[in-house]
Amino acid sequence: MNRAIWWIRRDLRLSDNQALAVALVEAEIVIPVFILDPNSLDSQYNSQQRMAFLFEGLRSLESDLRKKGSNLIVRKGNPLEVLHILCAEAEAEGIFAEADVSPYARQRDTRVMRELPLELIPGITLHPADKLLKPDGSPYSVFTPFRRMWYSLPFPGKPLPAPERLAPPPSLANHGVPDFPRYSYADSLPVGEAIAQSRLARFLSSLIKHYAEDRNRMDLDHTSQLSPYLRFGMLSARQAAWAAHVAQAFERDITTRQGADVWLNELIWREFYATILYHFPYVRLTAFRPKLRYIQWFEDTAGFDAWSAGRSGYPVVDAAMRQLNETGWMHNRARMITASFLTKDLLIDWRQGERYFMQHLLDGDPAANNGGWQWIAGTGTDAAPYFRIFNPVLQGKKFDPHGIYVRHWVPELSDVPARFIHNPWEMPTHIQEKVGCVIGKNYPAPMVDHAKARQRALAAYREGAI
DNA sequence: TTTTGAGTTGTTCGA
DNA sequence: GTCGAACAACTCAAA
Repeated sequence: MNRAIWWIRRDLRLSDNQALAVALVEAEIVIPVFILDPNSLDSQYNSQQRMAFLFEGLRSLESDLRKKGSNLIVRKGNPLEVLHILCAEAEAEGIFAEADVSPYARQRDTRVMRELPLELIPGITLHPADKLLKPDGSPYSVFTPFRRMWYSLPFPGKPLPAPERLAPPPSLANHGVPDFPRYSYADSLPVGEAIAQSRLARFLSSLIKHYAEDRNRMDLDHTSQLSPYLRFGMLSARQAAWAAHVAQAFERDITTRQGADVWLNELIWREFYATILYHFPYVRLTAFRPKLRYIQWFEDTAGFDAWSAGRSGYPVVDAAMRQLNETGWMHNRARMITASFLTKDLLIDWRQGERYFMQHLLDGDPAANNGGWQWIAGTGTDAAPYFRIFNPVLQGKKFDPHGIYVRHWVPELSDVPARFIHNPWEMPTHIQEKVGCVIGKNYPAPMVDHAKARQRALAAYREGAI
């Protein structure tokens, strides 16, 4: 065919882009298009800063496309209508896009496919979600067998290089990338494919060595912090997994190999939850496990507000929520601790936490976020047993042993002695006054007593399970 | 079809 | 301080 549209959604990259690669094989002129879809942008699950991250990423992609001789066409509106118009204007005979797994995306794409020549190409995960099945054809719902099967599959090829040159697209009306909202986190999480690739290289050359041992430490920066880039495809899952795969096989240093192993495992979790959402789209609405759909959650607006604002009185929980609110990212261990606190200590519906995370995380991904929340709440696939309730004081002592993470995000506690940093309410009054942290005045008293809250949660889960 | 072994990330209690 | 058991039963995957 002569002209085709490359419909960009969450694959903001030129390297290892299989949808783009197929389009380039099929058509002489490929027109890169992004559609600003009000359904997505105005969703209650969207985040202003994630949207800003996306727009900044589009600007970066636009500049990369121009260097290759092409351009980026941005249009606004219902995707089906926009694509109808664009196909007519550009005389495009085909549309190529990376397949997605979320219920909204699949419904949208199905509608487009009924009327227009849309071809979906895998890429959001290494192995397409509809292919990751048990021998009997049904989907997995337990991680370990899923992983075994994943490992038994051949690695799906090396990542593709970016195309050398692109043919200039025809002249078309262009809405351009919006200027608002402004992106606020460029210092900690700068945007673009080149940045994503260099961060992957940095992770592989130094941080991955510590990954197996220290990835749970909230006070250390030994995680990859690549999730926002994977979220928008500035880095492909295959590029990430390929790097881990190569390190596993050829790296001499054993701790680096172990790090690669553990990190690849995390990437397989990402594949697992994408597959779960694909096969069980109802998990966005209700518990994966039917037996846990009847837990009596509290309607506790004040409690939810204290949790979300980082005013729970538990230092680790507050540090984590403030990290999220101030940077759009949260350490993985901290996600588990805060989620456990909301669902178990406060007995607030996991869906409220899921939505809050989606409203604030730059990497907010429907599949991974839902999978994580349901896992913590005990309602999900292969979920934590209901009696597995995180103790925020112990978690703090284990994974932020010196209180560095807490002090960084909760400055009220910066002068609290190390032995009280995770339980400041136990400080004798004279010390509270001396270090300028009077509980109830400078820093909140714990909003619940964890030991009692734990008993309450155990009872509620016992009663709620049918 | 039936059976068997296993299942990300924790905590508390009592010996 | 350290260790193992209990916390519950269930469902899944695979033989």
